[in-house]
Amino acid sequence: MTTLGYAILGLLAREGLSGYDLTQRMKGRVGYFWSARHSQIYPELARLEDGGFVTHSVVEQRDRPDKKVYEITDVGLEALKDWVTEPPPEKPTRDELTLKAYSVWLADGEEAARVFRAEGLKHEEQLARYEEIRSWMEDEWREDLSSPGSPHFASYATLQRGIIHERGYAEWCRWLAEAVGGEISISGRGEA
Amino acid sequence: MTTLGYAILGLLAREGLSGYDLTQRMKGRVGYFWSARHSQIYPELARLEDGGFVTHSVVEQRDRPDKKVYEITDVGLEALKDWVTEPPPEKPTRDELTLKAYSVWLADGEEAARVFRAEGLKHEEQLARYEEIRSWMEDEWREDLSSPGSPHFASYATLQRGIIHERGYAEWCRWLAEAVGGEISISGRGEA
DNA sequence: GCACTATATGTAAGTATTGACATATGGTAC
DNA sequence: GTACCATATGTCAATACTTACATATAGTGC
Repeated sequence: MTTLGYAILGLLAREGLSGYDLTQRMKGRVGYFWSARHSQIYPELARLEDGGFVTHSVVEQRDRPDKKVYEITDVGLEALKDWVTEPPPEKPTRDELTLKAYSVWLADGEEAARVFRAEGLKHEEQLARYEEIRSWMEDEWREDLSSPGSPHFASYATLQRGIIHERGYAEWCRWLAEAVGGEISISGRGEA
Repeated sequence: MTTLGYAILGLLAREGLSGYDLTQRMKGRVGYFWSARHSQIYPELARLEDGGFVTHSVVEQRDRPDKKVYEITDVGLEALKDWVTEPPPEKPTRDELTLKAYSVWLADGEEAARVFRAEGLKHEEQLARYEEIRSWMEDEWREDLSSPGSPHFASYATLQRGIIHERGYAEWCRWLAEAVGGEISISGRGEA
């Protein structure tokens, strides 16, 4: 079973979904840290069904093309549950921006500062979006958030990871931009 | 040019290295966030040489097999410099542990807590190693660390990213382990 | 009617990465 | 001497993922 397979099972364990639905949820990697295109999802669904982890039924629709709604099976649920508590294999972190930082000594300071400031801003914006969702969850799901057996708790946990990630990334970008470029370019301030 | 190509150029911009040397540096992803096996590095070096970004000379050795030492060319240096200040393409973050967290509601709390505590510990250990290196850098490279034009500064910057990453990751693991399992299992303490 | 969009499902070719296979030199331990 | 390890350089098959190609339904705007 591939990691993508477990990602799909993780979504189907909560609700029945079509390949198209799964694709939408995997796009923005909202709430959880995996993503895939539809060209990877459809073949994977076929493999999952082959292995008996999911089943599908065709749902006819009036104003849209028919769809296949996939549901997780008991076998799938069991496999997913077991996978959760298996220690994950070490996979190398690859981060292109950090790799750029490794060669930043070659670049013009101002130009580099612009890049890292811009990236930092993106992460701050993502952080703000995540924090808004967190507030919403804390209002709407209050009781669930102290119940580790609830899917809402698990969604909150992955969001929490996202928040910590974005906060740290933004912090580093700001620090580095400051170190290589100094001066934030606001017209009317700074030298030259 | 691939990202791996720039990773290699980033190392060669600092010193001439053999394919074997590059492999060693790419293994532990020490100090910077990329990794590759020798089976990917050797063909990439050939492509880089084809494109005129690097050259190699054979160095004969007494007690070891001969080696090819690669050096970056002016063309390579220019390409690397330009790449540093190009905004990086958005690549989706894929994190298997966070994906597991998304389905943690299905698992036994104690079992899950063990997994996340163990992962948290790994990140704390990595953090400790990074912090030791940082201390060493701050002692040895004092002046360089305020010069963005120095390669030492760039190494320090990537290490700084590593520290922030590990700190945040460890924090999240501890939080989640606590939330799903409570109780740290020290014999003589806790219920059951 | 025509262009465009969202929904819906697929396939195929190419790139990136991993894991296994393959070979050679020269040192150390037994 | 032979087994094993570090050094050193490669290839190849398989997997994971992306990008592009391909098709169909039905609604909206012009």
